[in-house]
Amino acid sequence: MRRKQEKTLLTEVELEFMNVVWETGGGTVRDILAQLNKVQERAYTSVATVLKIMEQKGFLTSERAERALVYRPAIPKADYQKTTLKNLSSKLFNDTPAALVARLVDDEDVTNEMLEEMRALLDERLGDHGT
Amino acid sequence: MRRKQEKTLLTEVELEFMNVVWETGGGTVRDILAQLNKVQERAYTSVATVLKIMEQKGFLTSERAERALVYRPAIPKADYQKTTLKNLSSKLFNDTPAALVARLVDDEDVTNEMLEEMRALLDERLGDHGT
DNA sequence: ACGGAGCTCCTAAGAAAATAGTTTGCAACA
DNA sequence: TGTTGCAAACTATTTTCTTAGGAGCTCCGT
Repeated sequence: MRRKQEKTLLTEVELEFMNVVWETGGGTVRDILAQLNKVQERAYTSVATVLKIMEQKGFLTSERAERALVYRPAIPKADYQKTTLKNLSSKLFNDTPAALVARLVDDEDVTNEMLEEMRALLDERLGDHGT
Repeated sequence: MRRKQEKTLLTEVELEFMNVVWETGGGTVRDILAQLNKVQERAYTSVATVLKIMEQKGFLTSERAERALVYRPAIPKADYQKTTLKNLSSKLFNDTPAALVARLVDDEDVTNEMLEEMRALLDERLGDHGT
């Protein structure tokens, strides 16, 4: 039996759904289905089922408008990103976020521009670098 | 039916196993079991089963020593870290690694020391910042 | 009032993941 | 040589994930 997931993390498919909800701000099953089907065909009921589960897990809220449920994100994307990074950091980087950055840095696909951007972020948070 | 996993990513339990193998360099089922059981009891056969699967997926190699199989990592941890970060970046950060760093940076639990360390890594890769 | 359209809810089937029991094989030794 | 002990292989069971069908409710048009 699988260990009881603390339900902090989304599954693969849930994440795909959540990305749509975050981007669009949410909507009815039909709205979300329309977005998702741009990438991959799915039955209406499949989407409805997953959304319901996501609500149970606390990732979405729902509210009835007209006849349909309108789903909205229960947590901001930034929060989830943070949770995920923390999880990854603990599971794969020995709770050392710097090790994570180290890996990013030695990826050839990451351009200098991106690296500059990262450094700017750090500078901003740390205060002036040069002095 | 679940979408065919490209088998590039480890499952939760597999990752836990892999971490032991990376740390210790590998060993027999019994060796690995001993390490794992420090955290959580598991049956010998459970561990043996997962290790075999991991070998099939290409994460481990095995070789017979005496009578037992000795498992060793087939890929370095750094490689897997990179793969994982790339995956995370694409799935949750719009393929923008800087966005990922942005999230790291505004985590209160990350100390200034860690941030300095990250900046040092970037400086090293980018060349001198101040001049 | 009735039928269809559209929606949610319930349920289930099938794959993958996770755990572990059973069987088999072999080697050491009494 | 027969038994024991340990290891891998095979098989089984349970849970979770993913997808989807179908029942049933509600509203609208006729």
